Amino acid sequence: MRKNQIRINNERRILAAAVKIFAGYGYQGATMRKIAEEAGLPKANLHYYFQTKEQLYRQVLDGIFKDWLAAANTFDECEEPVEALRGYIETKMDLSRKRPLESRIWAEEILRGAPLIQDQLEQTLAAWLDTRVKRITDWINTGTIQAMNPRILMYMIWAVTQHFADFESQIRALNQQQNLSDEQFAEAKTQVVQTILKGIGALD
Amino acid sequence: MRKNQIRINNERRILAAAVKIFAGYGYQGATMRKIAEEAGLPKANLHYYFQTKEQLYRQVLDGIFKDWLAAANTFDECEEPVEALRGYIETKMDLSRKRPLESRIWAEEILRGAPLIQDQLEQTLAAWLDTRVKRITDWINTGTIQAMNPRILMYMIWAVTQHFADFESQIRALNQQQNLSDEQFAEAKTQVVQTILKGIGALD
DNA sequence: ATTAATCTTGACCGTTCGGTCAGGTTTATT
DNA sequence: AATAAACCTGACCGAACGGTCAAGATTAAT
Repeated sequence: MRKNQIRINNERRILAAAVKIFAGYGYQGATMRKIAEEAGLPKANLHYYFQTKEQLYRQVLDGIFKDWLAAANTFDECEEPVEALRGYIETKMDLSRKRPLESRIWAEEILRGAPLIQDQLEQTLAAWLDTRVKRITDWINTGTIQAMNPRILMYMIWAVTQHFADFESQIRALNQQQNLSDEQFAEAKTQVVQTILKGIGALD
Repeated sequence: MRKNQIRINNERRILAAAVKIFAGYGYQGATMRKIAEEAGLPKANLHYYFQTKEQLYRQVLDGIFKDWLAAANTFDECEEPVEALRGYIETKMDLSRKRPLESRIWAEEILRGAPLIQDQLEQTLAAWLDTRVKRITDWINTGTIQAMNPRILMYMIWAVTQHFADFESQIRALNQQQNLSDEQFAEAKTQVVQTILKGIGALD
């Protein structure tokens, strides 16, 4: 029972507009009027496809959460700790570069106390993290990498990689009002990977 | 020409309430009604001391910015790179622990594109950063620490230290719905310091 | 004691918000 | 061709927003 093409197209348009507006203004600052304008549709039409602003916002968050988890593929596919962590950090950095709006929406939701995604954090994300923590613990126990608290390592990776999306406007202000160029971002990516891997004793 | 005691007291009460409400709801989500209620004053009284919501918000941001810069004292007072960086990271971690609300207000402002503090970022913070970058560059040139991009190092330090305040609700959800205990936070602080210092080749 | 300055506040205002709805139009089904 | 289902939208609604104001109460200055 596939959806009509009209519905598919309009839902996609509205969601794309919603990402832009929610990222630019926050949940409270975003208005259905602005989203409608961005999508090029009358406001009442948004309410035909998404009953309420909150439901529209929830669907945006769901999409972000899926990308978030999918970024772990590299981590899971590699046997070696160095390659697994390097791949994961690089994937998260690339995600920050390519989809900064989504990262900012996620950050704002967490900042506000995660009122709408607390369940997902406590269930899905907690289980996701437990699995990766076990892998890292195995590496530690076999002496492949040095002892540490794997959770704190993951927090550090999240913090640093997402910072380049979430604090983009601050970085821009400190970089002659220019966004990081591709070369600058590549340098940042390399240094982040090197610092963290070396920091946990996985290099040299 | 010192201000009347009544004015001093009420401005302080209102600012303290504003910090709580702005941190909990964001700029748009915060309302003068909520702030007034938190302060235990009628709404009209807020407008007597602070003409507009934006002016109140600006004063809150100013206070945060000053704390932000003051945290660098340790960095400036130490000659040795290891002690300077360790002191700065620890001070920033302590600030995240003791004043998470302020950190979140700052983060939300940056997230929204820093509409009200762009000047301060481009002027004061940029100059502040330049000074510290020069010190780090000196250390690199004298071979005290390894070569790297000092700006990216500072971004990493900011990202990781502020993450513990800004993403507190996520960390709580991943820690059996409990905020980090003092012991857990102390462990995080140690690991953050160790990872970064070792990561830039300043340890071992 | 009188005046001036400061402080306090309930009631009110225009605007914008998320959301609704009736009635028309287009698309799919038979 | 006829009917049903899906889609579209201008006009409207109650609620909540930031902000104003006049009139009274309190404090400071003389």
